[in-house]
Amino acid sequence: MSDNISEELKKRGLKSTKHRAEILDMLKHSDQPVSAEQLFKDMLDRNINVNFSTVYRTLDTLCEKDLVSKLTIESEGGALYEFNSTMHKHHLICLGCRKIISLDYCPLGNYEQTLAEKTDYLIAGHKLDIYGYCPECRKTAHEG
Amino acid sequence: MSDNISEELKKRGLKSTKHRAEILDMLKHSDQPVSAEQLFKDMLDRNINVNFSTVYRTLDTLCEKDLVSKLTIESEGGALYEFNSTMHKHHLICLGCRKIISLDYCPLGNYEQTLAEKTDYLIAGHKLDIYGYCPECRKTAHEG
DNA sequence: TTAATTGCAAACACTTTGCACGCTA
DNA sequence: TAGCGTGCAAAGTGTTTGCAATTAA
Repeated sequence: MSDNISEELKKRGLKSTKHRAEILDMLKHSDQPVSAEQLFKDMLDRNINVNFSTVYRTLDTLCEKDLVSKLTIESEGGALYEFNSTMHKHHLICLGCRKIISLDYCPLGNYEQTLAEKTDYLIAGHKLDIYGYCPECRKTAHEG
Repeated sequence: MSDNISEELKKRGLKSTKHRAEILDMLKHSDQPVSAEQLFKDMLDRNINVNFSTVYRTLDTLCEKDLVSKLTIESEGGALYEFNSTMHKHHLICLGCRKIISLDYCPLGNYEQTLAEKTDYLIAGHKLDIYGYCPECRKTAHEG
C-alpha cells in the first residue's frame, strides 16, 4: 500500500490507513459508481475487517478532499460513490440491470452560459443522467 | 373539490378524496418541487388533518398514475415531488437557498439519438439538473 | 507522543407496512 | 355495501454520531 494511492491520501493531509487506501483503490478501479454497502461487502470478502461507519466516514472524507464524488441516482436505494477524475462526468444508467456507465462527452455546449445570461444565476455546474436499456436488457425490456 | 382536480383523479381510476385532491392541487400550483414533509405541514396549516403515511401513499399512487413525478436532487435530504406536466423538465437549483426552478428548454438536442447509435442502448430519457446561485444568493456565495 | 482514525452501539431521518376502521362510488 | 383510502403504530432502510480504544506520523 505504499503506492500512489497512499501518496494521494497524504498529499491531501490524510493519514494513509489500510481502510482508506483500500476504499480509494476500489473506487479508482471500479468501472462504475459503487454504494457504501458494496464497498463494505467487498472489503469483508477481501478479509478486511471494517465497520460500516468507517466506510461512510471514509467516503465523506474522500469527498471533502475531492478525491471521490458522491452521486444520487434517481430511484436508487442510497448514494453511490465514484473516483473523482477531475473531468466532469455524466452517467448512462441501465434501467434493466442498473449498470452505470460514465460518459465523458457533455452535450450541453454553451448552454450554461446562455442560461446564466438569461436568469442572472451564477452557474456552478450540472448533473446529467441518461436512462435506458443496455443491449442485453433491451431484449427483455418490454414490460418495464 | 368537484373541479378538474377531482376529474383528473377519477379519470385514472382513483377515488377523489380530500387528501388526494389537496395534495394534487398543491403540487399543481407549486412553482417548484415539494417534499413530502412540506406537503404534510402545509396540509396541517390548512387544518386538513392528515397522516404522514397517507402523504407518502398518495404520492406513490399519483406517481404510478403519472400525475406526479418524483425527483431526487443531489444532496437534498429526501425526495421531492412535482406535478407532472407531460413535457419533460429540467431543474435549476440554487445552492444557496435551495430554490428550484423548472426549465422547459432541453439542451440535449439529438444527443440521445447519437448516444443510442454509439452504445446500442435503448434510451428511455434523461435527467438534467443545473446547480448555481440565484441573483439574491450569489452576493453571499463566496464561501460555498 | 498525540492527534487522527476506527469500532461499537445507539440515534437519526426518511419511508414503508400491517391491520382495523372510515368513506367514496 | 364493497372495496378503496386512511390513521396509527411499528418496522425498515440508509446514514450519522458520541465515546473509548487504536494506530499512523
